[in-house]
Amino acid sequence: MIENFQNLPVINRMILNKVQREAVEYCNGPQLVFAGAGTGKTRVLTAKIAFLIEKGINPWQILAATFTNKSAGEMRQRVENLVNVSVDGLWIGTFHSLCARILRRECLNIDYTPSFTIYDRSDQISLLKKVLKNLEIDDRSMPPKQIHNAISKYKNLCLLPEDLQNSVKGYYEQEVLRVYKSYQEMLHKQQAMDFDDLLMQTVLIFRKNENVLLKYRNMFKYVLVDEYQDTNYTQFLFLKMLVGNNNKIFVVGDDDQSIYGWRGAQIENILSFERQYPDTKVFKLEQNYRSTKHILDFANAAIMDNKIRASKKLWTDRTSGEKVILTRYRDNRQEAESIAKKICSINDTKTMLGEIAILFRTNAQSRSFEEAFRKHRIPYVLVGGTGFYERAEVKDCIAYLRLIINPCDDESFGRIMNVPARGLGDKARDTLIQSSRKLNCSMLEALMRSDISALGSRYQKGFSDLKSLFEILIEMEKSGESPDEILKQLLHFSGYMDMLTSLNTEEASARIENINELINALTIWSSEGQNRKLSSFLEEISLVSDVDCWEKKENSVNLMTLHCAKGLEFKHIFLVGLEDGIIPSRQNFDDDSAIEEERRLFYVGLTRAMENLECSYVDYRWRFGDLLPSTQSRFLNTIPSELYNYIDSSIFIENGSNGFKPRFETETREKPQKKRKVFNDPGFDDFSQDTIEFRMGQHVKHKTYGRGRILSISGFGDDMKLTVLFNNGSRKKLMAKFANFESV
DNA sequence: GGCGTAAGACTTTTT
DNA sequence: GTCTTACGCC
Repeated sequence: MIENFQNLPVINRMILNKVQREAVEYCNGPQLVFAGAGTGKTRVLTAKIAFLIEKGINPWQILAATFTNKSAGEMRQRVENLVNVSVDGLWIGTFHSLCARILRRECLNIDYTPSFTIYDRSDQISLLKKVLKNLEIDDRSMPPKQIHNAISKYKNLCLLPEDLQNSVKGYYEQEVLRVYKSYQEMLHKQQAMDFDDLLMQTVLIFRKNENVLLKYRNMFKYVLVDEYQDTNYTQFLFLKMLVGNNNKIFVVGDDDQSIYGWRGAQIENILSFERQYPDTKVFKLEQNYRSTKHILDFANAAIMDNKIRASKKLWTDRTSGEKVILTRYRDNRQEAESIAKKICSINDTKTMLGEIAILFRTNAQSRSFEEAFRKHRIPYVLVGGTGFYERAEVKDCIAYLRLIINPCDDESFGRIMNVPARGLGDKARDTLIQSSRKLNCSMLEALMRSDISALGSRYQKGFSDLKSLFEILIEMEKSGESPDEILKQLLHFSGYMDMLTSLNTEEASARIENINELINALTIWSSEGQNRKLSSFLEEISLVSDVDCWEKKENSVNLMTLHCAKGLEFKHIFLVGLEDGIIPSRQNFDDDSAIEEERRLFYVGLTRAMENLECSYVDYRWRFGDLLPSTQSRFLNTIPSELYNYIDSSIFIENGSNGFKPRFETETREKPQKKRKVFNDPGFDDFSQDTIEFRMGQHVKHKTYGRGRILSISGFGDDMKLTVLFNNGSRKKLMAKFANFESV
C-alpha cells in the first residue's frame, strides 16, 4: 500500500486544492500565482518543482529564487523527499546567492577575479567614508548612510554612474554621483562587490556578453520566483533576460505583502506581470488554511483601505475561533510586563512557548520585552539584532581570512593591520599606501613585495611580522589546509589570541568564546561536504540573513520585527506598539505610497496568526530615556469595532494591588518554585541557571570593586552583561558569568 | 602611537 | 539609555 503510494505521481501524493493543482500542472507559458497569506504558497512552489523534475527536467535545469536561504534549504529538502532523486544540482537560493554563483563563474568578463570579496553594509559604509575623505567632501553635509541609500537605489535600478551623467540635476545629486563613481572604482580596485552589485553586475554581464546570457538561458528550462512582489527592477531585468522568449516562468507572490519598497522593490513588478509576459495565465489562491475566521476578517478589514492592490479576498472554512483582542496599555513597560504575565498563563494550559511570537516595527522595541521576560524567567529567542558575524572580534577573523583569498581587499587590510597592536598606526599606514600607489597594487600586495627596510625603520618589526604571517597563511591555503586549521593558526601566529588572553578581563573572555564559536562553525561547515573551500564559507556567511540564523525552539517565545516575520506563522501572535509614528513609522507620514506599505506591513503581522491575535498600543512610550505621549495607530481607526474586543489596561497603576509591581521592589523567593513546575524544558533550565541570580537594582559585592548596585542587564545566558554602579563611584560593565559576586 | 573619557548621535525595516 | 566617534593625555 505504502509502496504504491510512493509510486504515484507527485500531483496525486500531495494534498492540493483545485486551483493549486491547476497551477502546478499548467506548463504552457508564463504563470502568475497570486497567493494570499496562508494559502499554501510554499506547497505549490514545492509541488511545481517536483512536478517538473518528474516530467523529466533535470534539477540543474531549474532555477528557483526564494527570499531567504533558510526557505531555500527547506524547499530543497521537501522536493528531494518528493522525487526520490538527488536534487543537489537544483539552482535554488536567494537572488543574491544565485547571482553570486553565476558571478564566480563569469566575472572575468567584467575584469573581476572569481575570488572577489562580498562587502556587507558596514564594509560599504567604511569604504564610503574613505571615498568622502579622498574627495574632500564633508561627511556631515553628506552622511555616508544617506549616500549608501542613494547608491543602492541606483543599483537596484541597474544604473551605473555613466548612465546618470546627463540626468542628475541638483548639487547634492551631482556630489552623490561623484561619490558613486569613485566608490565603484574603489570596489573594483579591491576586487569587491557590495550586495547590490551581485545583482547588477550579473545583469551587466548578461548585457555585455550574449554568449554567457544564452548559456544560462538555454540551460534553465524553468525559472521560478517566490515573493515576487518584493523584487526590484534589477531583479526584474535579470529574470526577463534569463527567460527570454522561452516563457518558462512561474512567479508566486502577494501584492498585499510587499514590504520592501524602501529597498528598491517595485510592487509594479507583480501588478504589471501580465503586460510584461503576454499570454500569462493567472491563478488566484484565496483559500486561507492558516488563520481562524475572526483573524482573517480583521486582517481583510485592515488591508481594504489600500488603493494600490489587485482585487482579491481571502476566505476560510475554519471555525471563527477567538476574537481578536486590542489592548491599550499605559506605557511600553506595562505592555511588556502584562504580555509576559499573559504568556505565563497561556503556557500553563496548552500552547508551547515556541508557538508564540511578539512582533514589533523596530528592533529597539525588543528591549522592554527582553527585560520583562527575563524578570518572569520566560525563555525567548530574539531574531536579528547584532548578529554573530557583526561582532568586532569575529569581523577581525573574517578580515584575515578574506585577505588570504583576496589580497586586494584593502578594507579588510585596514581593519587588521594593527590588530593586535604591532606599532603600525596612521603614519605607517600612510607609508604603505604610498608604496602601494607606486607599485599600483593593494596594500597587502605592497607589503609582500616591498623591501621592509624601505618602509621606515620604526615600523620594521611590525611590517615584517605581518608579512611573514601572511606568507604562512597563504602557503597554508595553497597547500589545501582545512579552513578551520588556517583560522587556528592565524589566531596563534598573529598573536590575536594572546592579546585577548593577556587582557584577562571578562569582556576578553567573552570574545575568546565568540572566536571559539567561529572556529566551531568553520569546523562543522568543513566537515559537511567534500572540497569545502574557505572562499565558499566566506561567501555563505556574507549572505546569511537574520532569519537564516533563527532556530525555532519549542520552549522559547519568539521576538522579531515584522519584516523578519514574513513567511512565518505562529499559533499566538502579539502585535505590539500599534501607534502612529511606530506603525506607520513617523518617517513615512508624508508619503501616501509609503503609508500603504506600512499598512501592508501591519497586514503581514496580522496574517502570521493561526489561532490567537492580540494587538496592543500604549499611551506613553520611552524613547531616548524620555517618556513621550503616543496615540493609537491610524490603521486601527477604520477597522469596524465589532471585529475585535477592546480592553483598556491603561487604567491600572503600577502598584501591588493591581498585580503590577514596581520595577525595583525587592523580590521574594517564592516565585521560582511555581514557575519551575511550568517550565520543565531542559532548555529553560539552562537559561534559568544563568539568570536566576540577577535583578535590576540588586545589591552585589565584587572582590575588587566592593559593594554596588546593578543598574542594567543586557543580553542573557552566557552573553549577559551587567552594568554595576559601585559605591566607590565607579561604573563597570561586567560579564555576568564571570562576575563572581560574593554574598552581600 | 595607544588608551581613556566625554560628547554626540541615534531608532524604521535588511539581502 | 546605548553605541560611536573625537580628542586629549600619557
